[in-house]
Amino acid sequence: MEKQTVTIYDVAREAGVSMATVSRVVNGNPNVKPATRKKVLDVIDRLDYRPNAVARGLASKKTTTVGVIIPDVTNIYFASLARGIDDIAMMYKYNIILTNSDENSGKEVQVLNTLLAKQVDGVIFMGNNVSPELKAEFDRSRTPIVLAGSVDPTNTQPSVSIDYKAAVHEGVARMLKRGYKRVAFVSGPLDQPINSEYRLAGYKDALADAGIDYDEQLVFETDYSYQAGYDLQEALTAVDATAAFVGDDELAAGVMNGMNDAGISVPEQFEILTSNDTKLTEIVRPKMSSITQPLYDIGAVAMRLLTKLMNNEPVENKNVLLPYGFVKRGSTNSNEV
Amino acid sequence: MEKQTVTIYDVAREAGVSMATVSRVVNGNPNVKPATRKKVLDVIDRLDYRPNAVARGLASKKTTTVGVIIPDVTNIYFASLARGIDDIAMMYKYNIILTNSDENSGKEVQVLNTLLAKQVDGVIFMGNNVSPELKAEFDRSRTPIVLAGSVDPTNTQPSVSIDYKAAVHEGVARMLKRGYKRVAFVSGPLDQPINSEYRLAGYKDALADAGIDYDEQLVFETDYSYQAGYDLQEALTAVDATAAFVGDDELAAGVMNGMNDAGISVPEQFEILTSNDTKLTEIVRPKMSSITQPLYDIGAVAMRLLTKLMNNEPVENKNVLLPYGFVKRGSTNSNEV
DNA sequence: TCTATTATTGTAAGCGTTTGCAGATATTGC
DNA sequence: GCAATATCTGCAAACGCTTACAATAATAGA
Repeated sequence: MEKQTVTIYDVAREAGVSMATVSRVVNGNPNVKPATRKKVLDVIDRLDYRPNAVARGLASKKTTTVGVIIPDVTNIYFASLARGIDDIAMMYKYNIILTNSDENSGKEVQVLNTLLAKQVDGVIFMGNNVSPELKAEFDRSRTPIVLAGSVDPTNTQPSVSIDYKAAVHEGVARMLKRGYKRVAFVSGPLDQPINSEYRLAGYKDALADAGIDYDEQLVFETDYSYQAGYDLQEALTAVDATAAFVGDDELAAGVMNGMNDAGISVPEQFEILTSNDTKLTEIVRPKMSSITQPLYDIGAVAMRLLTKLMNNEPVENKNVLLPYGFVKRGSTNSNEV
Repeated sequence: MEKQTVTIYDVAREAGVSMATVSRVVNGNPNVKPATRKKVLDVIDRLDYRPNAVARGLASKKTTTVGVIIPDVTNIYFASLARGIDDIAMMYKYNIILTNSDENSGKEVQVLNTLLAKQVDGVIFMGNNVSPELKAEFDRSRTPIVLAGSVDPTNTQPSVSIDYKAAVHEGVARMLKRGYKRVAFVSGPLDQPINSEYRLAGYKDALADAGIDYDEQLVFETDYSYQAGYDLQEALTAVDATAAFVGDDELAAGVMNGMNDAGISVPEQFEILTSNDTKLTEIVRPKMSSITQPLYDIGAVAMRLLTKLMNNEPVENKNVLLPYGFVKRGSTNSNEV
């Protein structure tokens, strides 16, 4: 007794109208006489009719779903962006197909293709490295794709992020101004442009401004995990670093705890400035000073931008930079400013 | 010059076969002569043909996508489950439509309906409270729905979780055994069965076992936020609580930091046992002792269970309970065990 | 009252695949 | 060399809905 699914045809028959009319009322088309509309609505209600979105997608060539490629949902930074994305998506009646990529280029390409095969109306990509193959896929796709919290050095893809280079530049400059000479730069993989071409570049700029020579020994390249940061303590003290700019909060929490556990107290003996201002910065002790960035908004704005692109609305600026700032918390000393 | 999408028909024409044959090779149907298969494959490659999943979904009545309802991706506990879900889903060639519900019953019902309208092949629900309305939707749906890390007291819905009641019972018993008389119970909303019918019940059982009277003053009902926990300090000390079992890690971190910041040091003057063993427990200082539960696996097993349900495979046990355990870390004193 | 308009509604052709059935080929056994 | 089987292929009908375009009904103007 498999309950038969009720189709638009059933509704039409019951209501004594054509399916075109039913379709119209379902889609809020105004060209329907109020009386007719009510009649149809009643039948829909009675039959508990639910339009089949797949059929609708086939016929209209719109699925009202967008794909979201995320490195790892478990990473609070990306999860925060994802939340912004989903909220706005919902607001515009879109759903999100979420897939983890682990920043694996092959997987990213593959996932993008299945997303496109599913006819998503658009996609939002989060990831710190747009590989050439991926870039190629982006280019040949007619589906709008926007980057969120990520950068593509070629600046050819719509994106929403902050000015990473300037932010790091300013953040490091502040530490330098406070007298720290040995400020380490610890980040994720340097083959990711966001780390090499933006953050590291900003770091170098700050150094240059302060007239300090760039010392490669102070640059630490690791993965984004807490443990990786934690394990950095020895190496950090070995090169006499007395402060560090860290490219990720979880990573930063790791180096902070690693230092503290080794008896090098933060911030007294070692300052730390982290990058993402996730809630982790508040939970950890001492709390971490950080570059601030509107995480939720990056996602939200990216999604909003995507809606415009999907509707072929004109977009003034395809590469939006949201404002960043700084919060001074416990992992940094309170000298001037 | 809108690039025309290439359809199965184009491939058929080019390859000089019928679309049925193309369909067969695309779907790996073995009834195709190798030579024909190769010919088709070549054309597919040359034309860069990508099957339209929507059309496929309409025709086959399968979308290979499952819906996932999550309270909030930003919550590390649920995000961890989600990761397990997505990995297994991907392994079985499914995609995930992820939507945040904020544990809002109305939103949950609404979201479930749009998911079903999109013809997902199954759904995984995370949330601590299955409202009657939602339950009703579950019941009338022919689409399999499994609960992950969540419980439905009626035990009528397939689910994967741990035995919350037993875990809390044991955890609190351990604290009691160490001599704590005033163990507080702090959790999220008590109108959520997981808190009232499971955790609180376990707490009461432990009390009973130890011959200690249940004191309602020791029960704290809040929301799951860090801040809520942080703000609990005064109330907690007001009732002379000397330890607490907390139902959520972020909440627990809040309680711990609140106490510590108020000069009540954990664990010397106040013990804390938390529930979810997320990475937060390791990042915080002191680290938090916790009930351990296989977060990733709960999601993974739930998804695996769902695949079976979607394929009408027989399932021995529709309500799987995964094992839990305990880790002693810094927020708890190291007395016997 | 009659015609020109405008508001409603119906017709039917897709949308791109899957699939049951039937026809066409190729194999195998004698 | 021929019938009986086993393999391959092609046909064409769905799948459930959207949407030009055509048809019909309602309303307005003269």
